[in-house]
Amino acid sequence: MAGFQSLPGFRDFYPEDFSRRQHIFRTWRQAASAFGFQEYDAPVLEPLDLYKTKSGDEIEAQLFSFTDKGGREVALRPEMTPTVCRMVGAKAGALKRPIKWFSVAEFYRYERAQKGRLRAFNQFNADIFGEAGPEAEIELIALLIQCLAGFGLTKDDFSIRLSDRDLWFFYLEALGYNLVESRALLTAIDRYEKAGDKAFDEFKSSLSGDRLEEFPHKVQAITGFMKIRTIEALVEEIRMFHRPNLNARLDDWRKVLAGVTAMGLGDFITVDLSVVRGLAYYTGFVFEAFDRKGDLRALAGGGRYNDLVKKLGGPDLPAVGFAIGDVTTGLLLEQRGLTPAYVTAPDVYAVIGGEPERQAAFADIHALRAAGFRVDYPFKELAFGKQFKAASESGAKLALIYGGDELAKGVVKIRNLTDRSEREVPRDQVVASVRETLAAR
RNA sequence: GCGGCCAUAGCUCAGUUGGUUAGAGCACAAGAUUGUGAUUCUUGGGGUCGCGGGUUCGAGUCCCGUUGGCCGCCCCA
Repeated sequence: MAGFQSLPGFRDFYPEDFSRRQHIFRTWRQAASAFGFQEYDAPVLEPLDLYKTKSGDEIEAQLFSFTDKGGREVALRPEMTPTVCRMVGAKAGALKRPIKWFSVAEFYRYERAQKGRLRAFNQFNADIFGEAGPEAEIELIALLIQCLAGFGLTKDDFSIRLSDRDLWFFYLEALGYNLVESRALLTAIDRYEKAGDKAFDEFKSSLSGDRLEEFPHKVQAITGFMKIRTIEALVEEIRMFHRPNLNARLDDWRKVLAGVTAMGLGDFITVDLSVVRGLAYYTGFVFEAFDRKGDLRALAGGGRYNDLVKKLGGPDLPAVGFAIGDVTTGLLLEQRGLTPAYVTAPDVYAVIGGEPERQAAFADIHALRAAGFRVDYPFKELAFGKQFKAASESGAKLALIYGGDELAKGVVKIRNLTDRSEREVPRDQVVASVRETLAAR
């Protein structure tokens, strides 16, 4: 069709698409509610500086940003974290700890659309503020697992890769690197999965003399660290260094793994230090949810960001959070055949003889609707045969038949569309009879 | 921001070396059938062949541009 199209990377949600999206949202909300998280929402449009402060000036290239009519530099929200930090920071003194909040919202990023990545997408965000200990990680990782398991996905479908930026910094420090070097190395580590050994080339080119000579050894240690997949191997590796900060991190690792395992979710967790997450504001544990079999990008990601609330002008408040998107989740559900069938069936379909009967039918139709039943009927006068066909196709369980014969007797015929049985009930008992008939099924 | 592939009905697609009025299946609607749902049959609506330009006697078909989609790269909060 000629005319207007939706903008690139934006989606129309036709009823069937909408119902799929609702299924995803509903599952997330159910999980969050079971975990005692409270739902909030916030403006779609925010001051541009909110994002620049958090992520740096370069972020603007990937934002839907513009100057509003009042001359304000604004941006459509690309994520929830700065907003929720602002909200929590503003009222931190009055909020009962731990603060467990979640939201389901739409976000906008000015990027080229790709598989699993659009310009407008929805995310579930969950965050815990005010808890510095690994108890917050346990709670959030368990919630993340439930946000996926709630669809029927199992440990064979996805896993949570757990890593730790602090552990990396302490480890790189133990290898003799300062903070600036460690940051550069983490960037290389982030790329390693895709680029292989070449990921370290840039860092290597900044070295000379002894430091260059010893670098292959260090790379070996670093890539070895990335390949660790069990807590035992991690303990073994770290023991050699005898450093208190490394050992302290290990205590937290044990607590997280023990907690998640005690919840029966141990099989979902993989130790995987190759996960470091792109942006640098994470301060401790980081984790991502991955499709186990497939080629999909990360399903969800999160971690601890203890400095961000303060950086955005709030109090010093520790925080952990994660986000999970609807696009990749939807693709995964599709691949696994876990998309629910689209059903719009009413409970009752009214079959109406003609105009005189229609008035009587309307009275009952509305009484049934007001009583909470889903009721449909044809707008136009149709042959009975057509109406029964329509009733059947609608998926209704019952047909109510308003014919001249029935009304003359003061009754309505209830036809069970499944077993094709029929019975007549008095007009004044229609609601009760429908309730009883539906309950009997 | 860079590169590759693609675009014909609501959907899936066919359309010959460029040649008359662009087709099929599915879906949708009506009828056969004025008190009971299947199947079947008949019929119908729906297309500026994504858009714009060019080549040609003639373009869905060839060329250029553009928009959109898909897939990589960059990035991924």
